[in-house]
Amino acid sequence: MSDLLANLNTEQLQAVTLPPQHALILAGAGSGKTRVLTTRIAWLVQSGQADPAGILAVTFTNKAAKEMLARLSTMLPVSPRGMWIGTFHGLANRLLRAHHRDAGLPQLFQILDSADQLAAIKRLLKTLNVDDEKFPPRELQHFINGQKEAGNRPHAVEAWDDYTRQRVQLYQEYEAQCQRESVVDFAELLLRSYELLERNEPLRCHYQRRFRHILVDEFQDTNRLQYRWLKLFADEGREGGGALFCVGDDDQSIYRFRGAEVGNMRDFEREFRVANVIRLEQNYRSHSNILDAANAIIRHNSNRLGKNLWTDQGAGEPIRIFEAYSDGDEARWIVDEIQQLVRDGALRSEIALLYRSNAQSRVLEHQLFSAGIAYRVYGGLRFFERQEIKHALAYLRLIANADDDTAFARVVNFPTRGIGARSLEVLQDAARTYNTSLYATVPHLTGKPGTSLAQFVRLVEDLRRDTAGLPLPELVDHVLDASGLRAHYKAEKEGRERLENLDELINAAANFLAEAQAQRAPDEALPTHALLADFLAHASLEAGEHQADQGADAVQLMTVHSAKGLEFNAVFLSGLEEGLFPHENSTLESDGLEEERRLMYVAVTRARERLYLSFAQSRMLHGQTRYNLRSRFLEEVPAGLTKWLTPPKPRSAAGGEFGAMRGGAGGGYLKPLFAAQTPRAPRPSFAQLPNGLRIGQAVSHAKFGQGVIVAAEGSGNDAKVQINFGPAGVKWLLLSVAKLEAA
DNA sequence: GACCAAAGATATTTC
DNA sequence: ATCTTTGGTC
Repeated sequence: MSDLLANLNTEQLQAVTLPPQHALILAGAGSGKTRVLTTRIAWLVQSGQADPAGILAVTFTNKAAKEMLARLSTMLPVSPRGMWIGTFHGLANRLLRAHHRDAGLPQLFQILDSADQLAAIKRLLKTLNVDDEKFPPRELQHFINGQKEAGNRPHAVEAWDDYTRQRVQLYQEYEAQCQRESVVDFAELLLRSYELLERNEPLRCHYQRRFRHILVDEFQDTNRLQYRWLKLFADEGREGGGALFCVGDDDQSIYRFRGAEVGNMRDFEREFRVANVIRLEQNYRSHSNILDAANAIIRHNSNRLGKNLWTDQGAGEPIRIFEAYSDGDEARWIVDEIQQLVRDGALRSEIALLYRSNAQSRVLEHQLFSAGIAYRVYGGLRFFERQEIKHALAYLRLIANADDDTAFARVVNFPTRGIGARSLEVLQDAARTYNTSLYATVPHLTGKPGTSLAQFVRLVEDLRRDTAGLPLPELVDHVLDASGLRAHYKAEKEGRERLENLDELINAAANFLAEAQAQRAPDEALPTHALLADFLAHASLEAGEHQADQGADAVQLMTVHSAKGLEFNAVFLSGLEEGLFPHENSTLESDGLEEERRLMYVAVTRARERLYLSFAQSRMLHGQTRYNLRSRFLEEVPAGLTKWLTPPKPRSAAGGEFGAMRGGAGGGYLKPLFAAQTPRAPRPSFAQLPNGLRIGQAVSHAKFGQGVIVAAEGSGNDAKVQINFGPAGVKWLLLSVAKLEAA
């Protein structure tokens, strides 16, 4: 036990050993948040204050849940198995499986991921003959999820206008469709399990008595429904219930777009009259230059709960800043720098390349690939989201639950078996008439479309029969063959990688089976199709955190969002340009800029020793070259903490003089702007610009302020230039009229 | 109904 | 740039 508490600082120790009352731990980046959480659990169990079965711990990512489990098993002599540790969605799923009858669901209900949900909505609109231009599926999806996260069933939505009333109508239809098909989307997992406990008092009391300690990680990212969900288990003064131990950092709240409410922290403090608020302010991760920069940046935000991070690790190295001509130059420079770091003995896996949006990874990947540096990209298209995997899963889903229309529609004609759009339309109409799933409707059909459909139904039934006794991996293997998927991809020219992925799916099934067996008594039988349902839930909830080459020493690429909670010796943060980071869309939302700044704060605090910030004068985005000012966040880093690797210029001067090579050696990757244009698509006939004006040139205008020339046309008196004035907008100006000054 | 080509829409972050 | 939808042809 003394081992457990050794090396904790005063505040950490205080937090870990708090009496079983509600507590809010405001934990800054790198302050040992996860450590406090896990140590608390271990301490509660070890000191006999809590039974493992009395612990409910909630995280946001599967990664975090796994790490917590791993740490606990090294801290505790007993296995942490009796505890409920997982993500909100994972735990909700567990509740619904255990009480599926009370929740009004069949045991083998399926989970729709966002893409499945979108497909289901599109299908719904089609069946109802609703104009999808008037009701864009994505927008409708957002609306439905938003309502669910607010805890609203259709009847509870306040609709003041026709448009909303119609959307509510569609929401209702969507629900009916899901119920008919026995499928549940992400938000539904939470809402359904919330309603289950809220309405079923005996059940609620059971869990309230059981979970004496509810521990929540990343509390600042909870949405309204998740907070209410937690409250169900907690003692709010009247009835019995567990103690809520919430750990969070309001400065790292970066998921507002998905409904996160930082306000939950204040509400929690107030509603539960939390007496124990502890601040963890000592940072053990970063050198003080990095930390000071982060503090300076976040200080520009208002409405913070307030805290001041410090470290005793010394200043460390200055933050390196690099200005590139183009995104390609930026990537080349990053790769050069990485090679230098590796030569100096750095581990590749301790180097992270962070960016604001996934699309930015392409250029970086390209350069890493050419340089032969091992790298690994997180996020983007994940394993279980790949087309071929989704197809395979759809067959598996039909085995587990034939009423899953999303799965049915996905593979009924894939590989093609002569069932086209027309036949499906007939089938959907009939399904609507009989109020049955597509699958169950097939026998009702007569005539020509009936026969090929009936064959498909027979195929699924054969699959179900033939796989009944098989172990999970063999079941998957059989389905890949019998469905014709393997043959289809074998025949396809580009199909090799897809075939490999399908084989990988068998591996994933084998791993899943092994894990499931490890958690059960050796002689306990595992009913194949129940296990299959578990596997499918796993696929939907985890989407595959690329376990393949996890151990490999590879450079880590990811968005800033997915970097939260991680740390690296060296961090490259690229694309620090206005419009990209902060993202242009963020300026439209209230508090959007502050959220971007929190994101910046998260990015900076990932670095332990070395931090690189870079930006490019021009960047290919959405097929167009754009010229942006460097990010305002760069200006918020105190000059004393930084070292410019390229000559620093005033912010307005995003571009240098035409063709200027930057001074100093090693500038080989710095090409003049025009060379950065791809030879394949040369800009036709650039206008002759006087006075050395050029695309990318920074200029200033008496009325519009600072800007950058982004395009030009015409010549002589008609010569016009297009200038991006940032906040003042993008304007075409006649050179003969406008008074422009090179800035 | 299958298949291919061309036009058209759409591009932030994720459980 | 990329994915999706649409249109035309066999």
